[in-house]
Amino acid sequence: MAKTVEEIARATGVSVTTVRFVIGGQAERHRISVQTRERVERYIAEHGYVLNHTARALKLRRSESVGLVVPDLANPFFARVMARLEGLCGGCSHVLLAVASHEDPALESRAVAALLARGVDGIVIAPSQPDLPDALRVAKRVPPAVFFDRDYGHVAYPTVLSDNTQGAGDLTRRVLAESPGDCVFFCGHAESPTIRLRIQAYADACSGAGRPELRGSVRAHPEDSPRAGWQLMSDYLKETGRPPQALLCSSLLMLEGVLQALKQAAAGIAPGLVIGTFDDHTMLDLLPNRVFSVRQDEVALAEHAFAALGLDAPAPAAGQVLIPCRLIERNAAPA
Amino acid sequence: MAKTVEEIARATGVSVTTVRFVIGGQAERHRISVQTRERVERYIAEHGYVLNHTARALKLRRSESVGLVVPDLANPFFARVMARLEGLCGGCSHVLLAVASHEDPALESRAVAALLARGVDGIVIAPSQPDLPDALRVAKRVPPAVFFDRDYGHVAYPTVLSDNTQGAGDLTRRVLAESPGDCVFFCGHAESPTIRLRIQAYADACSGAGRPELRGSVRAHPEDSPRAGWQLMSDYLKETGRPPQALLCSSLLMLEGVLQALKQAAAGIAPGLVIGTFDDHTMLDLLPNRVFSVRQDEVALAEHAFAALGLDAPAPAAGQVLIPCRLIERNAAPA
DNA sequence: CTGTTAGCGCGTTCAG
DNA sequence: CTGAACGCGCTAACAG
Repeated sequence: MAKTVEEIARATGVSVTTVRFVIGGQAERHRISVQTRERVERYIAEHGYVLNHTARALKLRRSESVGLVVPDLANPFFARVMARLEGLCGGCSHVLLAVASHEDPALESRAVAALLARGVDGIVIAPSQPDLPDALRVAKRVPPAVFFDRDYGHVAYPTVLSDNTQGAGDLTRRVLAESPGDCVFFCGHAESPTIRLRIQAYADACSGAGRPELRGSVRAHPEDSPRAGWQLMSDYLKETGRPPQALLCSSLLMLEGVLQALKQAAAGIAPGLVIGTFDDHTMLDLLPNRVFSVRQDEVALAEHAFAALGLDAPAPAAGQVLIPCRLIERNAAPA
Repeated sequence: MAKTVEEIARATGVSVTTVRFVIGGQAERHRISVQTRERVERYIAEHGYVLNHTARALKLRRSESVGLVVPDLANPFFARVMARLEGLCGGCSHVLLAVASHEDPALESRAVAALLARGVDGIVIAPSQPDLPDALRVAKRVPPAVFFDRDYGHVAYPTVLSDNTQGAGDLTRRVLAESPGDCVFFCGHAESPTIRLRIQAYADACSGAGRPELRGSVRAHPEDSPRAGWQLMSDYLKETGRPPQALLCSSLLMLEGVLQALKQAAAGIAPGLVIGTFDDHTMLDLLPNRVFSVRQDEVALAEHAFAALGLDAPAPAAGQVLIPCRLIERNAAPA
C-alpha cells in the first residue's frame, strides 16, 4: 500500500526534497506553499507512507537499534533487565535485538557477530566466557559495547555489575544474626566471577561475625539449576545426617532444588530453618520460614548499561559501576 | 577493521565478483584460480570481513529478522515464549526484535509500525486491543503476521492460543472434586477475551459438576496485578465475613494479592484451602496447601506461531490453532 | 521555494 | 575465469 518518497514525489508532481520537507514537518520552515503541502499530505493520508529504516540505516550508518546478548532470555533477572532496556530504547525510538547465548561461548560469538552485521548502534552483553567475543575485534565499525552482570575483567569496556560483595555480605550477616547454629552456602555456577565474589564475601562476613568456622561451609556446583541444588543438599544430608539450621543459596533455582531435597528427606523443611538467597521473588512469602533475599536492581543495571552506550545523552564516564543490592526480609519473625 | 567487498577487491587487485565468489565458497564452482582465491582469503583472514546485513536487506527486501510485540517482556509467560521464538529464529539465522506494548493500543501500534519500518520478515503479536494496529493496514509490504495468546477475532491472521476452555474446565473440575464447599474465581484483566473464555469455562464446569450455584461466584477486576487480587479478596472477606474453602485465580499475580489479603485477615491461609490458578510456577510448591495450576505450553505456542510465519518451511496452514494446557498438581494430598 | 544527484554496500545480470 | 554496472530507498549537499 504505502509508497516511497520517490513515488510520492512523482505522483504529486513535486520533488523528493519537497516531499521530505512535508513529511519531516519542515514545510513552513522551508516555506513550502500551502497547496503543495496539502497535496502531498492528502496523497500520504490516502496511500500511506512508512519510512524504510533499512535504507535510512544504510545511508546514515546508524540503525537505531541496540543488541542484547544474555545467557537466557527466559531467566527472570535477564528478562527484567531486558524489559527495562527495551523501554529505554523506545524512549529514543530505538529497537532491541535480543539474542540468547545459552552460556555457550561459540553461540555468544555468533550472536555478537550477527548483531554487528546488522549494524546495531550499541550492544549490551552479559558475557558467558572470559574471552572477548572475537567479532568485537574483527568488525569494521564496532559500536559502543557494555558488559553487565559478570565481570570477566574486560577493562576496555564499561561494565555494570550488582555489588555482589555488599549483597552477599549483608545477606550473610543478617542470616547469621538470626541463626546461631550452622550455616551452609549452596552455590551454583560456582566458577563464574559473580559467584566467586559472593563466596568470598560470605567467608569474610563469617569471620567478621566471629564465626570463622563457617567459612568453609560452601557447597559448589558448576551448574545453576534446581538439579544442582538438589544434588548439593542431598550430598550434604548424606554426609552430615541432618539439615543445617540456616542456609544460603546463590540463586532461586538452587534454592528450589535445595528445598526439594529437604522435603524428600524424612525431616522435611523445619519451620525454624533460616533461609537466605540471591534473587528475590514475591512467592518466597509462601514459605513459613524466615527468608532473606538479595534483590538486584535490574532497573538501575539497565539504565547504567544503556547510558554507557551514549546513545541519547552525549557521553557517560566509562569504567566499572557497582549497583547496590537490596536485602529483603520476606517473613516477619513469628509473634 | 573489517572491509567491504569493494575494498577487498581493490586491495587485492581483483573484482568484486571474484571476491564474492570466494567469500561465498563458490570459488571452485566458478573456477577461480587458486592463487587469486588464496590472496583474497589471506587478506580477509588478516583484515576481517563482516557482511553488511543492512545493505543486503535493502537489496533483497528481506531483513532476516522477526518482530515480537507483547504487553510485557518481563512477564514470565511472555519471556518464555520469547526465548523459544528467539531460539527458532537463531535456527535459521534470523534475529528477534522485541517490543513491549504495555497494554497500550497506541504504543502497540507504534511498535508494530517501528517493526514494519525495519522490514521484519514476520511479526508475532500478543494483542492488547481489539482493533488491528493500523500500521498493518497502511504498510507497503506487510510481512506475515501472527497473533497469539489473545483472540480478538482477527480472522484474516493466523492465531495461536492456549486452549483456555479446556484449561479452565480441567482446573475447575479438579478443584471442585477436591473441595465440596464454596469456591470463588478471582479474575484480573476481566475484559480480555482470554479471561472471558476462562470464566465461561468455569461456569460450565460448575454446572457440569452439579454445582450450578457456584456459577456466579466470580470476582472480576479490570487489572491483572497483585493489587487487583488483594482488592477482590479484601472485598470478598468484608462481604462474606469468611474466606472461601476453595479459590481459583486467573493468574499468579492475582493469586499473590489474594493470598496476601488472606494472610492479613485474622484467619490467615487455612491449610485446607484448595487453590487453583492459571500459570504454573515451581514455587507454588512452597505452599502447604493443595495447589492445582494450569501450565500453558509456551514452547508449542512459540513453535506454532513461528511456523505460521512460513519463514523456513514453505507455508503452513492458516486459521486458529489451540494449544492444550496441562493441569499440574503441585502438592500431593497430605498422608 | 523547489529540483537534482551522488552515494551507502550488496546482489544480480550481462559482457567479455 | 573476471569485470562492470544498475538499483534497493533514503539522506544530504548543492543547484537553481
